[in-house]
Amino acid sequence: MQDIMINEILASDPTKPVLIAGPTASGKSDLALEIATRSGGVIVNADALQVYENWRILSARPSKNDEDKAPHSLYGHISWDQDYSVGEWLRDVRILLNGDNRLIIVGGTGLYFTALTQGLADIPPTSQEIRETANKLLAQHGIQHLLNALDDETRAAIDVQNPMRVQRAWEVLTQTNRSIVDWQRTTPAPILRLDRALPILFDIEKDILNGRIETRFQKMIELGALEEVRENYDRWDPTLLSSKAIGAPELIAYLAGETTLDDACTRATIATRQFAKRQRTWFRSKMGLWRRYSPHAK
RNA sequence: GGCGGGUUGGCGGAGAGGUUACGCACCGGAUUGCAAAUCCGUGUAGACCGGUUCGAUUCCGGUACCCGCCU
Repeated sequence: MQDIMINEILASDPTKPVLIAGPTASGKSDLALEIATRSGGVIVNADALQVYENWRILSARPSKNDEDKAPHSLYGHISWDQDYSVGEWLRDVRILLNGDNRLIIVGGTGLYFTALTQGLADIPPTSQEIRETANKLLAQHGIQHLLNALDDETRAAIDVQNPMRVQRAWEVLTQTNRSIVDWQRTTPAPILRLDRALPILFDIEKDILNGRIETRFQKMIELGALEEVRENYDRWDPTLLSSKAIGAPELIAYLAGETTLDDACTRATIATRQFAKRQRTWFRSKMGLWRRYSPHAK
């Protein structure tokens, strides 16, 4: 099964980028590496946290050894205190797409793949000032306050109970004077149409995946996750995107003496499992046309 | 052996004679720019047996188990 799939990919039209999506701990990076080493191409990261330079172990980024075997892109290229988002990722990928190498895009961030193959509204990035104002307004006056500033159409279109969604709508309107739904209505064509790519979705039985997740965090600890987190201890800022890496807040809490290592591991494992569930939900609902790949099936 | 307290959904943990406590986990879902984020939804649980009552998880009695104190 596995070999058939790989052979098919190796024999496929080399102008088509290979897309590999899948939940954490599914082994998708291994597949990407195998394809890259056997047929060439550059492996491109499609994971929101593997872009961070400071979390090689925690974000399960390819090892230096792996990186020597094939060219890798968009891994660890963002520093710990920088913002990053789908928009920037898309800009990064567009540049690579225009290059000569075949792209093997791998990752677990469903939003990235959806934006890549279905398009993303061309909204200018939110300025730092507006972001901070929004944060402040939300914290001080609550979600309703931001909601009141929106137009009816937007209010009807977004999840008004979700502060993130409401804040985003508010930020877009405030910054561009145009509602987010209006922007979305004029979403440009995707950078890469699905039929111009080879989209593969790792489809792993829940119990099997949970079994792998169960041992995953312990392995990270053995690889030195604790040291990695310790290096970030003094500059720790929980509001940064990079601080959202699963395991980071948990291990920071342990280093701060707020909990035991055992408890930190348990909570990180739970968070990983929950994350995988959300990924599955995304894949199920938005990636129906992707070719399923079940390497662990018996 | 005696006296007292306790026994609530997977776990933690409340109140009330007749509405869903709640939190966590689990499961399902949403999600076009912080997405490893954020949010939404789902639980006939009340140790067991009997009684009182129109109605008991809530009152009464007994049984079992647990925890104290006493002999």
